[in-house]
Amino acid sequence: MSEPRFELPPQYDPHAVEAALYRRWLERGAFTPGPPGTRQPYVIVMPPPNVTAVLHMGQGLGDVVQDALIRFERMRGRDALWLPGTDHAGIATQNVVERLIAKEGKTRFDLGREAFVERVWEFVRRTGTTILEQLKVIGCSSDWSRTRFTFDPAYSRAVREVFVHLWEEGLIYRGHRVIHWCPRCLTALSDEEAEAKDTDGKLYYIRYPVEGGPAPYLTVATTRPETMLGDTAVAVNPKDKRHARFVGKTARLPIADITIPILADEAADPAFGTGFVKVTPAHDATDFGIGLRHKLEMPLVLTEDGRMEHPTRVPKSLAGLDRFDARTRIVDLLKERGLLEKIEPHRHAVRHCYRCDTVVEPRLSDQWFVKMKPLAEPALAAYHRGDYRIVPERWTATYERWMEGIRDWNISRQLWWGHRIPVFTCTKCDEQWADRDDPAGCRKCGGPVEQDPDVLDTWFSSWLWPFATLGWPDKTPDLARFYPGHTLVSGSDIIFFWVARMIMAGYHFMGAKPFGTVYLHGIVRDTEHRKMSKSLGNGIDPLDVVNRFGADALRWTVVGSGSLGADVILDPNDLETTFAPGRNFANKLWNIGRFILARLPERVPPIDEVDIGRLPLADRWILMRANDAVAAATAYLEQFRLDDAAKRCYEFVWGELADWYVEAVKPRLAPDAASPSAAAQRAPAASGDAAAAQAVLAHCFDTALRLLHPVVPFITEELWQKLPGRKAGELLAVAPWPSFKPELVDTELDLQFLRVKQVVEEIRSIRAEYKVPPKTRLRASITPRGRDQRKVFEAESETIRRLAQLDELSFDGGAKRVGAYAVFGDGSEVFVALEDAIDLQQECRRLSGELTRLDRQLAGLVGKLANQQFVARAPAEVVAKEREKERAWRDQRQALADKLESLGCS
RNA sequence: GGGCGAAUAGCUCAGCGGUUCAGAGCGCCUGCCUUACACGCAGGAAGUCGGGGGUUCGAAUCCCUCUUCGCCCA
Repeated sequence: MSEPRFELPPQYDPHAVEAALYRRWLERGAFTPGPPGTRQPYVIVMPPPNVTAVLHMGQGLGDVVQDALIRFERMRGRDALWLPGTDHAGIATQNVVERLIAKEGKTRFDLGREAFVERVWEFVRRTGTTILEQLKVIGCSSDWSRTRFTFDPAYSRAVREVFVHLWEEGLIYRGHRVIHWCPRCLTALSDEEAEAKDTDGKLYYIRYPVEGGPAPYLTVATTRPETMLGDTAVAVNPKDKRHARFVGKTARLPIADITIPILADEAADPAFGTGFVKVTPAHDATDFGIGLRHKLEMPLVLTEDGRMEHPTRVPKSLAGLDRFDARTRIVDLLKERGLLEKIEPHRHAVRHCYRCDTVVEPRLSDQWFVKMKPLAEPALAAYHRGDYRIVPERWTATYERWMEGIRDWNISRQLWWGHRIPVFTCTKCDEQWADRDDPAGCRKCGGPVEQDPDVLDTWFSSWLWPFATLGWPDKTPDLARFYPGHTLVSGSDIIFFWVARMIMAGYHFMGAKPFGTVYLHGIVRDTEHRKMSKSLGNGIDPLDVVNRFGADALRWTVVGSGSLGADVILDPNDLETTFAPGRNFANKLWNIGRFILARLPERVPPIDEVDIGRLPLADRWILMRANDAVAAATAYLEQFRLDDAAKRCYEFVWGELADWYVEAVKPRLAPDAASPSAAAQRAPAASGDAAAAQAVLAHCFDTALRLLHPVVPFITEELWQKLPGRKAGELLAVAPWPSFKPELVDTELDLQFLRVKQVVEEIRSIRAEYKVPPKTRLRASITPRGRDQRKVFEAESETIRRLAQLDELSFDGGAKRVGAYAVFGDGSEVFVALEDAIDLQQECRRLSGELTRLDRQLAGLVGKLANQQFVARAPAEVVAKEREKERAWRDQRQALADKLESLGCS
């Protein structure tokens, strides 16, 4: 070979290549499925991030997983579609824009609904695709031509269709009940959106005087004393004998100074507090039930934004006070009046708004609900018959239990940003209906109509994602082609919010599952195992990582640091160390490429044209390892075990190709060996000549790049483009996945090369032991055991000499000379001549240490084989294996003992 | 209170019935700038596999229990 085809810098620079490569993929339309054809589709719909969001690590993890899967299937020849998009995210987006206008000193009420919504649209138009652009930076191969937004006109039509459809089926109803209310967002929340957090609170024991009762007062216990102003009863459990005497009497509610009945109700938990339960029907879901059963009044004593207010029950001194200030004040008042018995620390679950973390206030109101049981049942039945599955399987129980105990879904939100609820009411005749189009007047009497002011829960649009994105309710070609999809990758934190609901929607509206497999990945946490979050300041900005180490380093690290479904722990305080694995690997890959590419001629014969049977052992071995890597990586990816796939590729590239084959093959690629005259003297591809080595190297590297591409797309594409024989316009991103060749499997071959490796390692170890200077070349000799051993060692004697730094390698055992010995498991020996460098005592120590270790092992094994139980009960093949092992170890032991004796060690 | 999961080298994690399976990466120690890579090469040290009990011929690997941590649901 004359001049290298090109020069590559010694360090991989991701910035130099990533953006250009991504542009190239886009220009070639590599991410867009081709025209409909015979290829089988493979579809992933991307969990749509919020329009206002910026990429964070958790999302990054999910998207990298999806990208790896979609790239894998694309290379396998599937018609791969990864459908991207964003979610209008009602509460979150409204909050963001409200904060923006707050800077101008305004509230949304100052602007008015229409102007405010237009303001949000303006914001979304300006920044709504930020996160999608960020996904491009990390290499996501989504089909951007199909990008969807849950508030697009077409998508909105689907949402409306679904609402009306459910309405017509009688599955939507107006519910009057206590729901979760966020006093900051000023909207109702679903059960899922009100997250329970264990909180250290207090339990206040309050005395309510009893009028004409068996005692002057009774004591109730509550965690929310301020709600007492809304009490309309005190309840005791009918089975509670302690308090039975009180039932039917009247208590005087302190502060509000009114009388309330004492009644018996099953819902009162006798074990809680004193067994007397204050009943606040408008501010507690359980109490609401009691209120219904006993036809109690249900006064609201809190405003929508959580301040005390009621014309008669809230005294002037408390009116307008925030609920928590009111709590303090009321406790003080009670203390003053001697009505506070005690305060106990109390750990209990407190619901918080999932968007703003404000403590949720239970509140009686009217909301629209969806009856979920009819939707859940078919979806669950389909699950039980294996129509779709969840991995990791351990989520099954959680999913099933939630589906079985499913509760109706509060879908109305008192927001302005969202799909307006298409329910119309005639102000004249009270006719009420849901409509696909905005009616001009009442459908019954023609009178004026009013539309419901509320909007729908955002999740009420995203649960349609797998089909609304494909054009539903129209029967579009995309819908026919890409529904049902295949894999849904999601964080386990939205299994109920989104995943379960999508499944229900799929069966209900499409009559088929939305996807075959749900893959729930873990959560990204810091080293203290805290979920990464903006408020904790423990997040890692994926783009920062990309800037510093490259997208591939980011991808490699998140894929490699967690197995299927496991949480990923990353250290936000030490990005250098955290992302070192990815960066190091990318650099290694780069340099292997640098070496190989510089030594490949313009044309390299494909491996099929090489007579593999006539290649040297090392060549055949590495081809076999490549083949094995193909099988392993393919199998792992099919099982979503991305980390294992990555690790096997890593081992192949670094531990096998670079550490052994490249090192072994260097002399054959040296300039003189590859010169035309030298090559001409040999038959092409017949033995250890350069051409064969080049073909093998090119093939192995090409294979490695293909296998690695799903995980590290940029660097693999960049290097692959430089391989000889590339045709213009070819892309690794759409290149075929390597195929496994069963006929190449040869375990004996693997063992043969393993022996070669072991000899080298043993000699290196001896060199280190005796502190032989690195440049010193030694003489060594091997005494092979077994049938083919000598042939094997001889065939690779050049490799052994080179990698063990020998200037002479013989096979006579180097008898009677002074040096160090090692004995292998099969009894083969290696001798390293050390002349005066040898320290006989040290050598005796070393070898007898070995002998002791072997003796210990052997003793255990002998004991095992002497155990009748073992021989009788263990499978015959296990016993046979152990016997064979015993024989080999005895050989090894004997050889060691002989050596010790010959050295005169006592 | 109910359910699920985790506990393996200093750190992050594999392994989940059969001793050359106690592993990897990062970190650490000792040499090396050996014709691609010091983001590297070579050689090392390092864990009674959370505690206890049990099943089994055999357990990090299965069962029970305790402890600690995390998550979900009430």
